[in-house]
Amino acid sequence: MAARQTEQFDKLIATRKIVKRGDPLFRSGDRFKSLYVVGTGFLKSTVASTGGREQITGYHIAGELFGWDGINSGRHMFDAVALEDTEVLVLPYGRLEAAASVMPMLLTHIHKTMSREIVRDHQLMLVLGSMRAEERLAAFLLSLSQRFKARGYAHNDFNLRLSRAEIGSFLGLQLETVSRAFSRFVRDGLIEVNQKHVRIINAAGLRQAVIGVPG
Amino acid sequence: MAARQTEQFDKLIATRKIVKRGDPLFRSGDRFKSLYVVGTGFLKSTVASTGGREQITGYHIAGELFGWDGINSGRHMFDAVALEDTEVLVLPYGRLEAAASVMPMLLTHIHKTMSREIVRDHQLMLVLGSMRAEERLAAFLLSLSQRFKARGYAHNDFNLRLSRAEIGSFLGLQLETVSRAFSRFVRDGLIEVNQKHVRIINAAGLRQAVIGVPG
DNA sequence: CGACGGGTTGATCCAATTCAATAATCGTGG
DNA sequence: CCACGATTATTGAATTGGATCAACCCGTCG
Repeated sequence: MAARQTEQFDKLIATRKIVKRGDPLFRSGDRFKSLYVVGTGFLKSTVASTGGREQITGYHIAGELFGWDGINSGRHMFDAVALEDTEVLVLPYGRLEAAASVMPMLLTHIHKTMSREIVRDHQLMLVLGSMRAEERLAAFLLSLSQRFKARGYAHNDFNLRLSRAEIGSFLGLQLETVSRAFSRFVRDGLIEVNQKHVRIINAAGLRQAVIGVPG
Repeated sequence: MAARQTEQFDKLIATRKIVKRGDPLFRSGDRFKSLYVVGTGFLKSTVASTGGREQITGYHIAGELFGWDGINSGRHMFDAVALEDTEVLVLPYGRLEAAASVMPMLLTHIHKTMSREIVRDHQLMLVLGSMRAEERLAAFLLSLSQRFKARGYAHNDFNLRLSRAEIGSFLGLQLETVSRAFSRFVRDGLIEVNQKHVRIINAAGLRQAVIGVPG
């Protein structure tokens, strides 16, 4: 399935683009022209607010399609920043829309992808709005694991590519709180941690640490 | 503009549906068949989690299009509940997709609406992830006001149709905290409150209470 | 009229933030 | 390749914002 879709997308790719670790792919306010598929690497999306606050609102791993935020106003509303050297495939939006008109399957696929993003966002709201610190971290680890799995990567032994501060920003916590939650999970034998490398030892235990994650 | 679009949508409407205050339009797990436009009334979307937690993830006022959450999996992922007696226009999704293929403007419109939803969701994440209680409430009031304005309703004198508990659920706060924040704003002369009726007196002051809302 | 749901306000408590000190790791240039 | 400065992570102690527990008010509806 993934292969078929990739094949279809291939025809729509204008260019590939390399983004170096730490560099932005696009910034809030940039003119919106394209959607992107992550080829290799890892990116984060952030919303900034006047007042210096910043919230990480999502991350994008290899194979994922993103960049919807600019369609409405014609300008991007978030920043997308590479967390490691990353290659993205550029899909010019105009070309995509034109193609979608004659390829119903492609249209459906795009809608499904946007729909999935919306569902994921709402699940994150549940995390942000109603969970305590350890529950949030457990939910985050499980969801990350899921997404790696869905894309065919190792799912209980992986590299967070986010710093503690970034995880904190994503989960609405301070970095110290994130660090303490990690320590607790290690102490309880749920995970092993070595800096950014995490191995999930007891997934059931993690799940239990999140009374309330849907699915 | 709104008129033109409404006209286009009219052809796609299968039925109208009345939902009584407190009743669900759809529930998580229901088979996804249609998108909806709010005719008159007001609805909320909620995500529930095993463990009895519930988070309000959005609300929908007259004129707004919603229901994307089911496209991906074919089943709705949230509950949509009427907060007052509500009439919704039912747009069967299959028909919509077919029509969109031959009407590029309609397709663009749909994408823009989904895009706007995603942007709004991310802004709510910023609220949930980084603001303190009073900032959250101020941001909520301003955003509600904006949306009423965008739809042509009075925007500094309106009825919240949400209870304090529901506002709390939306903002990740307890109802007591919401109530206290309201009292504070009244004391500071920013708003007048009479139960669910709110009049914004000092919008600039409210905006200042949210150092950090984008826009 | 009494009961009940929704709202306000006060007192106490606790989880997470903040402040602070230390340790581990990374990256860079010599 | 190593050394050194700069990030990044861990852990502890003190503080605080919001949750929780509780009392009370008000309007509405049977």
